[in-house]
Amino acid sequence: MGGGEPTVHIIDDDESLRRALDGLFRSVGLKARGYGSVREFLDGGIEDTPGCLVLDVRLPGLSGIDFQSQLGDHGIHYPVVLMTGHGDIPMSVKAMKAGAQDFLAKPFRDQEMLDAVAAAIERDRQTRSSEDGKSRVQKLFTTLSPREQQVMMLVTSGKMNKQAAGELGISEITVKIHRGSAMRKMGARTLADLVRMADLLKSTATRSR
Amino acid sequence: MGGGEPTVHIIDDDESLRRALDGLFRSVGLKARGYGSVREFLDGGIEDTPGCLVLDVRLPGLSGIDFQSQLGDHGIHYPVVLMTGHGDIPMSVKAMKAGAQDFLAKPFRDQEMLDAVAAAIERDRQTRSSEDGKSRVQKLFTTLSPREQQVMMLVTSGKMNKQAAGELGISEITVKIHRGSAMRKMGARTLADLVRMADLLKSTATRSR
DNA sequence: AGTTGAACCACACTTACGTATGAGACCAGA
DNA sequence: TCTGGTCTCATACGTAAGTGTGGTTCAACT
Repeated sequence: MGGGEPTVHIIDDDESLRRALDGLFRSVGLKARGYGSVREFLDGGIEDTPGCLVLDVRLPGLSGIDFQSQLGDHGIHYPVVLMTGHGDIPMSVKAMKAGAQDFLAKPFRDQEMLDAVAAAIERDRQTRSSEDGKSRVQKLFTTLSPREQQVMMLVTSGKMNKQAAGELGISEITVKIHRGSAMRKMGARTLADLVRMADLLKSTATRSR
Repeated sequence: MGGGEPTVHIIDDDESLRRALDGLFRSVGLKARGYGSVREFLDGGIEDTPGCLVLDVRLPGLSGIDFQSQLGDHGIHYPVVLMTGHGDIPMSVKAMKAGAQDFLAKPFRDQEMLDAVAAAIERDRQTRSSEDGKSRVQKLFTTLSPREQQVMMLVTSGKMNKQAAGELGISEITVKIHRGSAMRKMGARTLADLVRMADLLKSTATRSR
């Protein structure tokens, strides 16, 4: 899941520019793929491989900036490098506030683009490795039975077994059993591990997506 | 510590602009203070009150952008709103990447500035409340004796008392004593609390500043 | 010289944790 | 119908945690 070499996805309606960028990225050993429009990119089927997006601000159908803000809705979390031929400061500021990795005004030097893309890919790598840990824990959590999940949340919030038992209206011994199997299923060797996993779960549950 | 109403610190060598901004901020009930240069601001003595900075990119002595990147060295963590009369896209992108709250090209509308400053102050408020928790825990941690600190880190990493004892070359009973006083001094009612405090300490210790 | 705080340890006791054994009830899917 | 998972509980045993009492040593400060 999510393996492979990083790929740069270039979306621009100007085919000559696409080819030039494609060549540029390949010249430094990066995989690259070009698309003439957002539609074409989305239809291409998103593989879950590391990489980043390089977008023109002005695109047929949908602007690069609008698309950038909608990425989340499409389940895409690639860092974005924006390019523009006719941009202004407010536009660049808006894009950066929206979380763009970089914003390049044409004409730009090859090296600027390569630096931006390298940083974007590195950021994606970081995001992925931390997301991997979270989703691993989340996946494990779903394998717990409802009771086990409840008990896990109670004990990691500092409740003693007997307190958790009281809250759930069951006996302490039953809590111990659920607690034990929760630990085993989550792969937590100690309570400290379990607390950290629970915090991870809470942090992702609260996050706005 | 850190109380009071938020203050907008305006640094610009153009006094007429300073006065205009000062009036603008006061008109919406914000405290404001003007400075003709970075020097003047720094010499003014930094009070630890909530607020933000409004800087011109071009300043006598030191540019606003350079100053922004040095804020940390001065122990200042205010969000920064940058203004410029002669800016370009690369400059704005650089500023945003450096963590600026906003970047306004002159001329801007009053409302744009007010929105930017309001967002900056809100961000400062958030940062402060989370930093308060951290520094509270850090302060408590320093009240622990060296042994108590060591024991706390060991037990929160999942070690049993006897394992911690082994690592420290002391007896288990002594570990229990240190552990107990660490809990009491840190104000942790349960091990789960202590684990979270320890994680907070680790996260701030690792952070580059 | 006296006090204080830190670190160390032993003995003893209570409480909590963790697991094993055994068992009954329920429900859904093969 | 039988199997398997979930949830429930009791009894029991061994281990770990947490606290209290009492005591020693050492360095630092008064």
